Amino acid sequence: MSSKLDKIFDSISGNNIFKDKGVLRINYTPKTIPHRDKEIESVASILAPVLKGDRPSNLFVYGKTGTGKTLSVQHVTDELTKRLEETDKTCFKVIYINCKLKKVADTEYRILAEMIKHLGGSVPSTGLPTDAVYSKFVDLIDEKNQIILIVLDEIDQAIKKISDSFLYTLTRINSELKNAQISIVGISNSLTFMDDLDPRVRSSLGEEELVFPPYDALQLQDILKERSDKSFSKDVLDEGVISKCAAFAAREHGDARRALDLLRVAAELAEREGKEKLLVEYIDKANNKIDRDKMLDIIRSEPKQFQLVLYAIMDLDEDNDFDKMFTGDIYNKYREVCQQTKNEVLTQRRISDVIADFDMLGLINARVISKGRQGRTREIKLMMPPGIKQKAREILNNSFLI
DNA sequence: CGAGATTCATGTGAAGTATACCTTTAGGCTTAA
DNA sequence: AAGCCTAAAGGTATACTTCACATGAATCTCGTA
Repeated sequence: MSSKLDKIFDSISGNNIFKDKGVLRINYTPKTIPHRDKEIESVASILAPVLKGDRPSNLFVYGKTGTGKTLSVQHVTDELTKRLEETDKTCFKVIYINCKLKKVADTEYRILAEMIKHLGGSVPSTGLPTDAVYSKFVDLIDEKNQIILIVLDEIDQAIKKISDSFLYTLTRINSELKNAQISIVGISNSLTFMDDLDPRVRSSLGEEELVFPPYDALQLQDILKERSDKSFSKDVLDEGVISKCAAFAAREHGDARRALDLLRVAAELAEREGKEKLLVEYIDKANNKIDRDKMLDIIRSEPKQFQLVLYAIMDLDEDNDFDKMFTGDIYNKYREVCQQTKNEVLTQRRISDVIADFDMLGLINARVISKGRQGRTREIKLMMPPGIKQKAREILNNSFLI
């Protein structure tokens, strides 16, 4: 028994594949960002007025996922902070908020609360009027002469739920400030996001705009090479591993994050199996695993009622050969499931919203259709790859039984 | 046969409710002078 | 009298419900060719 364990421990603590795994993690910030020189320069020149103590223009950054938007902005702001710490002339702070995180920053109140937390204040999770939180935020900023840069990552996600009046107030905040000044950097995955905004918001938020084009396969290879040199021991990578990773990711609109994830997960798989070398075949495995894990994570973190609905959908999907279902069917099944598991039953109105939420998450594909005399409904298709259904079911079962 | 009316099942918006939590306020108790 | 604690009052955000109306194509109706 112990020899078995030893083997496992050895394979992990032994210095076979990874030299420094952290380099491949998503939150790792590399010193150099290849193929983004132009973009970084633009960001830097837009934000540079900070150095003179002036408020930089609001900036809006577009680009698909994994095109280095967040990274570039962070890089520039880091450098700015570093620089200003040395000279210590003006006080400069960056507040970075990822608006996509459910339950953290998906309402106006919560975003404000999150920003206050970044500034060292604290806000209760509920109970305060939003105006109060808002003025607390203003007070906190305004207490000294400083420039605050608010980076709102993936705002397109947030604005789907919150009205854009929040952004309007935010852009107008400067007129209420006596000492401090703020600038907003919005980062969005959707290129059309701006079109749906109130024109007033659009003009003030989009003082400067920047588009990040996707990486092509060659550029992805460069990025991967650079990182893999740092993270892997010598000669671990098999021929063609890098180009295959790059090719996979290039297919997904040049997503560098994806490429790095692929490499890391593939290496982890190889390591777990005690291999010395990272073979090409692991990339395929990693590709499946990443999709799986992402989806399972979403499922796991969903609230109970959402999980019940998902369970109903999966059940229905299994029973029926035709893969399309309708809201009514799901609601009936959901009610059954609730009764069996002694859970409260929510109204159809609510379930309708839940289903719409799942659609946004990409767990299902729903579209509103009219079936003529049979009324209007959503036509729903489960979007889970077959490999993970069993696992998903386990997760759901476990969380109900508690 | 075809144009318009009807119909169905649910989408969707608005307003209301329950819950959990917050601040303020008033009263009561303790303490120190 | 001042200071501190507690409980009630009054307020909010969020998740959900209730109510009411909107939708849009298959189907029905009925006048017309």
